[in-house]
Amino acid sequence: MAQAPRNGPYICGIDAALDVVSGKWKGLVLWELHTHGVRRFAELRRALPGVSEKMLTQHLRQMEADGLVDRTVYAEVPPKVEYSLTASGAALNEALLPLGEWGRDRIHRHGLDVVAAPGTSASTAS
Amino acid sequence: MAQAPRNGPYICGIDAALDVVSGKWKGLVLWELHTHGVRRFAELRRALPGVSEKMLTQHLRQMEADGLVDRTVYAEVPPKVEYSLTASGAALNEALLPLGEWGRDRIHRHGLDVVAAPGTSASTAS
DNA sequence: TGCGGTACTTACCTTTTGGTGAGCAAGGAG
DNA sequence: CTCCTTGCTCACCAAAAGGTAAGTACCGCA
Repeated sequence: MAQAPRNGPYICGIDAALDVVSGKWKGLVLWELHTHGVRRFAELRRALPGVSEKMLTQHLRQMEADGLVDRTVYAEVPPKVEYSLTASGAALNEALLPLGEWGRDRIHRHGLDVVAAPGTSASTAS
Repeated sequence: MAQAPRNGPYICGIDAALDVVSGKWKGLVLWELHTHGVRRFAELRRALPGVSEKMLTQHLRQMEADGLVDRTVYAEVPPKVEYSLTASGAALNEALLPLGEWGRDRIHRHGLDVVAAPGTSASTAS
């Protein structure tokens, strides 16, 4: 994938934002990084139930290209890579909060199932 | 009408909300319905540049099943169907506003292309 | 008579997305 | 010596999403 200019022309801001968060795990990665500040690759993998390494890398790379996350590589003997949110990523997370509330509301109203990730806040309901 | 339980268990509210707005045109449909109140099928189609009838119907049906839009059929000689937002759909739209702002901001910052729908404000016409 | 508009459905195809499992390089545990 | 760990990459597949074109039934317009 090319670095910055990801997708075609957008119709509106929602369009552009949705493009950037679309992906099975991106919202979760954003949330993990938001709640924990800095996370290593394997920590992220363990935090997302069922994610494959390929997808996690792929999403992380896209988010890096989109300027949402910072990636820091330590040239150590066991590889160590740390991910954290950029200002833009943090702002995106803020912008996602109302959406998260709407979703939580919806889950309650419709009695939908919720799966909690091990290591994250077990009670998403509040 | 309980054709609701679309996707598997959610991990958080963002997940549930993203599931409901994921789809190439759903955000736009939401926006059209929000700004115009009531729209007919063909009006929606003309408002979304490049949408196919199949996708529009499909998205509209899903959104109906998800309780986001109301669908009113008039048994008239030329078929007439009107779509409008439900309370839930309107609330979702409200929740999407910050995201839209973030996206608009991003478009400006990165100098991305914007395509205007005929009927909306146009600036970069071809 | 023939076309265009209304709101779809259906069949078929391509593109995109996501998943599986392997391998790599280097070290530590058993 | 072999397995497990870290953070990936690569090849291959399956499923989902989306697009194209046609058909349906009926009407008004020229």
